[in-house]
Amino acid sequence: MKIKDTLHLGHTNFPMRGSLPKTEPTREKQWEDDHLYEKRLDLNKNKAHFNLHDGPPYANGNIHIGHAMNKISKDIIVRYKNMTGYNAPYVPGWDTHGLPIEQQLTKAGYDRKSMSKADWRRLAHDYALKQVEMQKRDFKRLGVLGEWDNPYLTLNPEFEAAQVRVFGAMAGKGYIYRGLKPVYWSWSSESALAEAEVEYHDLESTSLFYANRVKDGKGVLDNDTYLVVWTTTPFTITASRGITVGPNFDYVLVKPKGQTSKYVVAKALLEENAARFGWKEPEVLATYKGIDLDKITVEHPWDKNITELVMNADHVTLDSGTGLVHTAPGFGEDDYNVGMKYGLPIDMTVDSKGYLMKSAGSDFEGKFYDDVVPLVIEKLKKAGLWLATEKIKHSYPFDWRTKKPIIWRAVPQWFVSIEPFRKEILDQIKDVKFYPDWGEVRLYNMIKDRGDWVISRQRVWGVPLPIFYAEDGTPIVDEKLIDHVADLFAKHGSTYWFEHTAKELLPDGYTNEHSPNGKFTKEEDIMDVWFDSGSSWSGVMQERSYLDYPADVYLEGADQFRGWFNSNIITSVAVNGIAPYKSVIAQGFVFDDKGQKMSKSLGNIISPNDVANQMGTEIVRLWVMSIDSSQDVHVSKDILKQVSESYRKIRNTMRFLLANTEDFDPKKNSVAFSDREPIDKWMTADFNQFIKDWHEKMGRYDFYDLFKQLINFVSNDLSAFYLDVAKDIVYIDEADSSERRSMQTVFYEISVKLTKLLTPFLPHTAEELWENLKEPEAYAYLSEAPRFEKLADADNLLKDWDYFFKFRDLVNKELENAREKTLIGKNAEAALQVTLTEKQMEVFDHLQLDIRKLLMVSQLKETKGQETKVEVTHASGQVDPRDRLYHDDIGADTKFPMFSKKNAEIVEHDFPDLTSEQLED
RNA sequence: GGACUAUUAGCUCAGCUGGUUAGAGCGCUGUGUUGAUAACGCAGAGGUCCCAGGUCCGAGUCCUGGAUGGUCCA
Repeated sequence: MKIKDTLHLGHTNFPMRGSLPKTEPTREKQWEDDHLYEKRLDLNKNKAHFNLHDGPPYANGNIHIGHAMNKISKDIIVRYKNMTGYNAPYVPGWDTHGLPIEQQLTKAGYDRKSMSKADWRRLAHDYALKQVEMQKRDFKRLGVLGEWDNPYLTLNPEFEAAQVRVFGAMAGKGYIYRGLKPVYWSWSSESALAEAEVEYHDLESTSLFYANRVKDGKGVLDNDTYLVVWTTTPFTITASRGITVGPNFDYVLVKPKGQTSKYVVAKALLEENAARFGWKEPEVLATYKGIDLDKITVEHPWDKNITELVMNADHVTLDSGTGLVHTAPGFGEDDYNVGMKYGLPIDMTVDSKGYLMKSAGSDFEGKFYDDVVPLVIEKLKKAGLWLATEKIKHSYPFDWRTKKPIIWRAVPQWFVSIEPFRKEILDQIKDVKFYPDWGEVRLYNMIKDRGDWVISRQRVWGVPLPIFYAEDGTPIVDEKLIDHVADLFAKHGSTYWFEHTAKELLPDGYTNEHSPNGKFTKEEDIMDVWFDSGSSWSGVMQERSYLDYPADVYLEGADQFRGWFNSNIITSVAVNGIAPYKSVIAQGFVFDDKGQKMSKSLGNIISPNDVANQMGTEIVRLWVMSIDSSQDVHVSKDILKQVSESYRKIRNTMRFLLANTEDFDPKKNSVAFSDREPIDKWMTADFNQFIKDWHEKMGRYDFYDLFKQLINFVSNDLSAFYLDVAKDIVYIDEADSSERRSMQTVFYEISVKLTKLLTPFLPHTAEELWENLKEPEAYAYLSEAPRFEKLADADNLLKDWDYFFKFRDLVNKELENAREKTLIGKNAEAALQVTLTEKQMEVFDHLQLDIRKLLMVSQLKETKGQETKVEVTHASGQVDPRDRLYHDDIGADTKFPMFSKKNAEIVEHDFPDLTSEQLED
């Protein structure tokens, strides 16, 4: 038998390295097979509810690190709540309608025009479900627990029905109205396009400069004055209803030599325009600011019945043209915005195929928009208003599929008017708790400033707008009818709308005064997907009996102030007058370590599932814990490497605790707090404080603060001090000595409690630890988180110990000096002569500290003095091969002459039959 | 251009109501151990606190302006 074997070195099956990529999936499967999620909730049946409502990711594409951060953060919170006295279900969701899915179908070679809307929707439906399955698999691989078998999908009939009812309720309150708004319009495919379906190419266009005769100069300009404008889209002059100027720009009133007319152009552009128009020596008669010209009116170039209004807006530039822009609110976004502000009508003069309509005037009716340039010029010349024609080459939007140019064109759209309940929303925002707190200001300002919500989309894959039209074209927006449609959707899904006629969708025997012949049509547009997810408080939280409305918390990226946080509170306040959430957590975005966006071309993409398969999901999770996610965060291979170092530190420290409680039976060997050794009392109190801080920080969702606390605790309190000192007791002492059991009690307590605290963050590792503990629950996750305990005099205890730690720093420095002088190697070779102040003496005595042991030196003498001093010499005597300390009494025991007296006694006690001859080095 | 936000050691982060030589962990360097060993201990070197003004006896911390980055709008 070796001397080493007389020690209690401890063993554990918990390996130093986790082989995480291999073991994690097995564990996840086990959780699923064992219904761990359900079991936990079952334990919490009668507890207070805590609802984190999942914001639905879009069901398209692989998950990225941002998704991982989001889902892991949620899982941490949900798991934590479930372990601290709450019933916290987690229902994951997906956003499954919308344009990107339609685009994917197109990319895959399907042609929307060659099939019915219903068939197209079936393809989209199947595609979405496949994406959901893929993403679900990847989310589960992150260790996230939830109701994966029964997630919420915005395409589910019950969700669609709830959404339609939300719409109905808003309609019932009169918040839904129809208006015109310009969109990208492709005449070649006869449809509206989204930004993503537009590509830009160079195009040569004809630009025109012409004059507008002043009608009412408001005392600033007289009737013989002309405002000079330019346009690159001559056909839109048919719908011109105003002229926009820049409020702070200087405009000059000029009279060219030999002319009686006066013209207004931007001062900065006078020279180039004078040259362009052939004006000779233009005389400047006056200068105005744009704002001075506000609300002056001019005549339409050829339609005397139309008066145009001069308006001010910031989109006007002095790059080119005249500084005055002809404005047709139906033909451009800027035009629309300024037109709305000034209350202009939105007149449309072009049909869906790009041909001018009767509203453009009889001369134009039936002509293709791009063919009317000569006619426009002719009319301008006839009116004496034409000034110049130029060809310009510019970047112009094209239909990505037909490769034909597109135009802006106002089409009928459905809107939610915000104004009637804006104040109510703002009041509700004040009652929501935001993390971080500036979220409140941000959401508040957004709601305060936002315009009405355009909810129609000229698309196919979405929830239909449940609106009918009577024979005379009157839209029928009726809550009762909408509820009827909702019932149909609940039963058949919303594709039903496209498979049936208006008549079939209406209740039997429905009549309307606007349809004397009983004929009806239905709206073909669908709802904005933000209305889908924006109704989730109803479609999920209200729909499912075990969830609550309003939810306790929403957690998403800060972009959702414009998105989901926004749409949810609008619909919720509109219908019920309350915010759908009590608190909101906003997170930043993920960039690489240089602050750059992740992109394929930069090669800096960190895919969560790659990391999971190479390093382990635990590393991703610990990364999430380590970052301040309330701001933008960074991730890279190097950062993850650093995180995995931290992981190893945590893992190894826990492993040490497990190994050294191998022979400890918590039921039989536990030592009560009051009976513990001084150092163990300190450790107990210190860890108890750790638990208190932990819960406080969790309450603020400060994960990164917890991470620091954890690493500091593990590195400093445990590894560098307590466990280091502990070795001389746990290894050396008699197996059942009270000192050793006292320490093991603390070891075991920390292993159990720290494992529990880690479970929300590192669930795989926690469960692996749990298998090596002696606790009754089958899973760490089925246990309850530890609580702060009242310990007698703990605060003073911790304060007093600070005297020792300061003293220890000093000793460590002196020992290091001695080491450098090769006076000693390890601490055990040292003997210390220390001078302590009276205060130190008093505190150390009071705490009953064995300073020699705590400093791990062989010998120590202390004297009292004015100031603290430490002197290091080499220890005297010989080394005891068992505890490796120097002793002056080696050989004192005749039975084991190689040992000191103390070690000989221990061996005799623990191994009564052993003789010295049986021992070897 | 607007709303909100960030910028402290190589990395991840602390620095409360302004007050002595700006901190932690990791990493790095050196070193000790070899009974936590692809582990553990000890020590050390790293910072013009984004820049420029200002207030103050005194500013990383307050004010003003600017630079750079981010999200969402326009």
